[in-house]
Amino acid sequence: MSEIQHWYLHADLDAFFASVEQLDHPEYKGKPVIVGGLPGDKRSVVSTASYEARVFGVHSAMPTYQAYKLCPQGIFVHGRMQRYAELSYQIMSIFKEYSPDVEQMSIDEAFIDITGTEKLFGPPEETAMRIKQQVKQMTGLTVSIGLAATKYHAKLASDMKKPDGFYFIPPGTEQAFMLQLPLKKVFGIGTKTLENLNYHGIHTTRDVYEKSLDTLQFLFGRNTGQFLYNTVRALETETFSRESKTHSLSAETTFPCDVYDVYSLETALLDLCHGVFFRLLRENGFSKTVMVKIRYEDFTTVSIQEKTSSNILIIDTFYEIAKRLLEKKYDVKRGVRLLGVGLENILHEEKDVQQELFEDENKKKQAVEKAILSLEKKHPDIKIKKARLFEKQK
DNA sequence: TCTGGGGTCCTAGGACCC
DNA sequence: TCTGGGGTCCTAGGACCC
Repeated sequence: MSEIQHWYLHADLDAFFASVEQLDHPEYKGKPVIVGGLPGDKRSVVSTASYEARVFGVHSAMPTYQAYKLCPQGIFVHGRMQRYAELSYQIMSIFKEYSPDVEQMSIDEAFIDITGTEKLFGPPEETAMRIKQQVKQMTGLTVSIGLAATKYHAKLASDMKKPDGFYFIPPGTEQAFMLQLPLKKVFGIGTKTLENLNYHGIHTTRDVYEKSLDTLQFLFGRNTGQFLYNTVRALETETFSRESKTHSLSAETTFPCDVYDVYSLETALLDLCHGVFFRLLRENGFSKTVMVKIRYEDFTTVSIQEKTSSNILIIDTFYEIAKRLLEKKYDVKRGVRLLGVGLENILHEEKDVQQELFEDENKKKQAVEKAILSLEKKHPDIKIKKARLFEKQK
């Protein structure tokens, strides 16, 4: 009655967006490529920097102007999400040749459960190498792979030898691995928790290990304390085993300059509502909860949400609620830097039986919106929007 | 010339009920 | 003449991730 040995791969594409640009523009090869905003773009940040750009200290989430200061000779380009999605799909398909259980985590990474595939593909290490090779051969891109007996450790392993790396954490050595890992590399410890740990004199995973569960929970809260206690001991952290109960859709925009007038905010809000609502229709989702988010000039961020009694079926309703929430929350004296809107607690079946109560008028609008959606599907280049959104364009 | 956009999960505090 | 103690639901804010 031996337990079966689980094997997980975590595959992570190297500097994905920047690598795709180098692939599609051979003249960029070997050069610092910075995907995100262009140097002139106000309030933009770096999405991905190629390894050649990272040498200069450029990294993701860095303001573009700062990246430009560090690396003025860099090749700055806007992202081309469609192209990245296309390649991502191709690569995920390769992964699926090696396992029926591929869990895509984002556009550029996935877990591949290769438990029990030895008879088909050989030892796990060989499978990993074969996948790397096939991705390289079929797309020209490199992928770093981590191999371990749990998803959590496979995830940490894939980060060890980037780019084009492979790293294996043998079963039974997980705790030793954790105890040599720098604190800031621990998945789940971000800037704030790291600061907080340092503040309490904890600078290594070994330091965490030496604290009792009680102490950790007292200092960092029940949950974070338990997580810290478990993670350095390589105990189950459940980081990737929870399946999410709810789903949400949102859109937000940062204005080039702070906005002070309500009319401009409402126009932006309508545009955002439009985008979110059609994404909801596209996935046949239903939601009753509207959220509005405001970031003021000083970066303080507030949000407000409201749950309605029935599903939001047309954009007008969505926008009216969002507008009301904006009015309720918005402090008119302050400049607005960012405005966002979202639909939360999305379900994919109609649970609300009271549906039929909505009137003919709404049925018509709903039909129009579905028609627009199908039109947009056929002709992705045309965008049909409310007249107001065109007002300021000429 | 500070700090994107799209997500998920956790938590503290208040409302409300027994 | 001084106010317990659960439980649950909701909201807003925050941490973290890619």
